[in-house]
Amino acid sequence: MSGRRALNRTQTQPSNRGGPARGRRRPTGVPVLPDVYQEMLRESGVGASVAGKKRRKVENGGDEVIDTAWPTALEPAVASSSKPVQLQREKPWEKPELVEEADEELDDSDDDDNEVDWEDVDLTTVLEPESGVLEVTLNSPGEMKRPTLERRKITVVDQKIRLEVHKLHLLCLMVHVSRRNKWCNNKQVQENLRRRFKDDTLISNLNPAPQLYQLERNTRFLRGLTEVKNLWRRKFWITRRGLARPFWLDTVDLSKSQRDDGDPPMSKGDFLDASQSLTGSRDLGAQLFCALLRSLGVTARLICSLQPMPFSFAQKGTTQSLSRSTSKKEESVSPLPSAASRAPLKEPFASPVLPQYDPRIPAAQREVLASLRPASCTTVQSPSRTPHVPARGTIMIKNESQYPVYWIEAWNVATQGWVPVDPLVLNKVGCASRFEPPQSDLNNVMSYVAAFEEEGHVKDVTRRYANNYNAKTRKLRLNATKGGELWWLNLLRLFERGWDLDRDQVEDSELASKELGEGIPSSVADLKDHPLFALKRHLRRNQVIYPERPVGSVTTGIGSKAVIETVYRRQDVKTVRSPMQWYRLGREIKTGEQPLKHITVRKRKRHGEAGEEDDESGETGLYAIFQTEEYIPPPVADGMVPKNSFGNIDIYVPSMVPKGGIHVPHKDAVRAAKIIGIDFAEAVTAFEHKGRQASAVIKGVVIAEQYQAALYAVLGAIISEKKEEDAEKKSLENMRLWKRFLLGLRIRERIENEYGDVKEGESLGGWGRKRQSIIEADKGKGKASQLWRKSAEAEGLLDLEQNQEAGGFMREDKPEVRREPISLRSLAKGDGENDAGGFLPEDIAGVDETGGFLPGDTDCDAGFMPEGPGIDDSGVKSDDDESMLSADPDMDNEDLDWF
DNA sequence: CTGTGATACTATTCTTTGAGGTTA
DNA sequence: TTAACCTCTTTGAATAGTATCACA
Repeated sequence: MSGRRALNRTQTQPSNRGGPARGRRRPTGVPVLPDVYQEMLRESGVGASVAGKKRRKVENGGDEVIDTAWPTALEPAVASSSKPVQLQREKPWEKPELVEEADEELDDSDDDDNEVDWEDVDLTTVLEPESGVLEVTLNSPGEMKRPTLERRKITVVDQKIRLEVHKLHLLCLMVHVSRRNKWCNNKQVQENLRRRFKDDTLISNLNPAPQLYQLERNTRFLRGLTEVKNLWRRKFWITRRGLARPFWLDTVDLSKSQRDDGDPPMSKGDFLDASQSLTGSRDLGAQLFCALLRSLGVTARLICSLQPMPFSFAQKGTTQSLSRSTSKKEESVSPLPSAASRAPLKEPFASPVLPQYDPRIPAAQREVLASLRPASCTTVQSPSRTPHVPARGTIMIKNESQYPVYWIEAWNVATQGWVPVDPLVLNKVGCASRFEPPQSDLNNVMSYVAAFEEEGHVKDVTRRYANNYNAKTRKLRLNATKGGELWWLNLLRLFERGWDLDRDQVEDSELASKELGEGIPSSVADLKDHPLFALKRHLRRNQVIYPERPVGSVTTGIGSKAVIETVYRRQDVKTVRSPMQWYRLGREIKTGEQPLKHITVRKRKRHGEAGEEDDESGETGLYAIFQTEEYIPPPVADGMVPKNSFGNIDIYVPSMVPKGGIHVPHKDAVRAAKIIGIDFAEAVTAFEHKGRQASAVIKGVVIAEQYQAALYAVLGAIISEKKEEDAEKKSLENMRLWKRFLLGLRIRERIENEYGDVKEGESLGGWGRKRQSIIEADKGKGKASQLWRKSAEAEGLLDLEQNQEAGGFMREDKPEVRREPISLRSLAKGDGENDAGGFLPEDIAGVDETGGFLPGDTDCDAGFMPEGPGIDDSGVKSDDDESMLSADPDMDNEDLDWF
């Protein structure tokens, strides 16, 4: 473990980053991300943690991440300042890193901040020997070249990465669509469109007079929508691919690939141009159609079925399955007819030879492309039926999904409902249920459908379009992951209106009822984790169905093994616990309750009973929460606190404090209670497990209420006494170090006087540089000094410094002057329990805000005190070493191996 | 094509009140 | 002499979750 960590850290050092021979366990045969890529990513101005994550995503197939959402989403300003995008477009094939590679780096993502700190301190000499560690895990170049299809090992980190990428991609897509939606409101864009589609009948149909009957208004509105849809279909030319579902790639060699066209990054100006030329991807077509409707007075939403990178590892859509199906298709499908022959148009607009897209890409290339690019270059043909005739005036881009990614919803005032309109792909007005692509459509997966209103607000309308939202669609969404739903809702919150319009409420209830009306799924897989229904077979060990109210049945098994299983309601699935588990939650079983379930538990061999059988098992009854009530502990009587068999008291939850008693969760409360001589019981609040051994976590004591004031008084005295002692101790220690330090300086001075100038950094080993800094700091010049002054000022230590300058250096000279600021400070900071006086190395290890005075303080590059390692072989406590290195509180001892 | 069940593998959960030596 | 502190160790087994494959 430590070895691996050591490697990780080394890899993230700039010196090793991106080297040609990085350790990896799986061959890739692809070049590694160049240094400049990493650096530019880091420079891109995002915070450390964000940057860290982003970098990893990029390494791990980041091409997809960025490309799908960003290029189309970025305005020129953004695009030009966003280096990842630029880079990506320059050399998109240069980073096919493996997931595992990225994993290893993810491990130390938490340490990024600290690494910066470490680099401030000059530790390079210490690091150098470590670079040899790299060689240990290197594979031979030959091995790297060989593409493997061996079974992937999926680690937790892999999964986390996918999940994070999924989220990031979602975020990008949302911002992207949001931006396009904003452009749809552009006056010039709308004017361009309106000019070409201005038609009084049309406009009056789309905005039927309110005095008409509802039916009539509805009819006219729908007629108007159909007309404008048809018009648009005739006039808009699809010349490019639009957004499509992206894929993860794992083992495909990308070095031979080349970029396909696709919806390019687009500026507002380009958007404006497109509103003139009426050409572009079908996505662009839908966006402009939205602008058109808005310009004609219709309340229109831009709808996008977001296509984020999937977070699951399911085979469908992975490279393997893709290339397999691709190659299969490749044989049977002869080169497709050119767009021209396919759409023989006699319209005046007909010029369907598309310079941007050559349908006759060689098969080999196509396969690579299929796995390379998310949307724009997948050449897998959708195996679904092809019911949709290419629009007149539009051209079907080969192998694009038969279902739209973008479309429009128009608000029908007459019926108070949103009407979906897709002019270019489905050619439909209404029929929300027809917008969901079949599961076999590899280029289009419906998981999140977001509706962007004119003002920029967003609604999740997936349930309107997904026909099996609970059974299937949910599982593709963050809803299926832990905490994921919350994340998605949080994201949506950024785009919410903040208050509901009437039409929102109507829509909400419509969506809710659609979800409820979904019915019972017919397959076992769909019933798993279904929010409304449950099967007994999927129950966990600590779950029961109670009461058992069958709501349906499903046939499972095949052929003769078919069995009918009963379907229950999810709300009847209850979590059950043993009496002991309930007790730990502060509840006990009501009298007379019978367990809902029995499970067998293996009884452990207890300590000291060696030789006895340890596989003896017993049955435990489990109870649901409604069978329990709050545990009421026996009250404190006559100042005596009730105790358990261990002589302490269980306080797992606050309600377990007995009546008449009070919990004082302070470490020194025991001592205080003993001093007063009152009865008390130590409070057990949890357990911690070391190996097989569980030991109680004791937090303070429980005493009788009437002694509270007395106890606190004594406690206060103890605390302040302790603080003083601490301060004294720390002060002494500090003095000792100062003395030592000064002694060193004097020796140095003497040597110089007697033997002439000593060259910096030579005869004094590590001392030279530090000493120089110190001298500079002392003089009040130099960067280090400024740094130090700054931190000293922040810590209120300048008084101390002045005292020193006044000559009171040694403790025996002016002990009282030194002591006061230290004590004050440590007292002010202390919180009672683990107060950090902030002067000694051990404090630095644990507390961030400690003052900058001693070795190991990363704020003070000047190295104000003698450095521990290498210099100090006697005086400084030996664990100084460790304290310094452990400036990061999260860093465990394993990290020390790194040094 | 899709769903199912078997299999292989990994991750997570469950457990839930020391002993022995050293130091101050 | 005693109390406080430190170190030692590490244990599976059951369960849950995921991917993959063959097959109906």
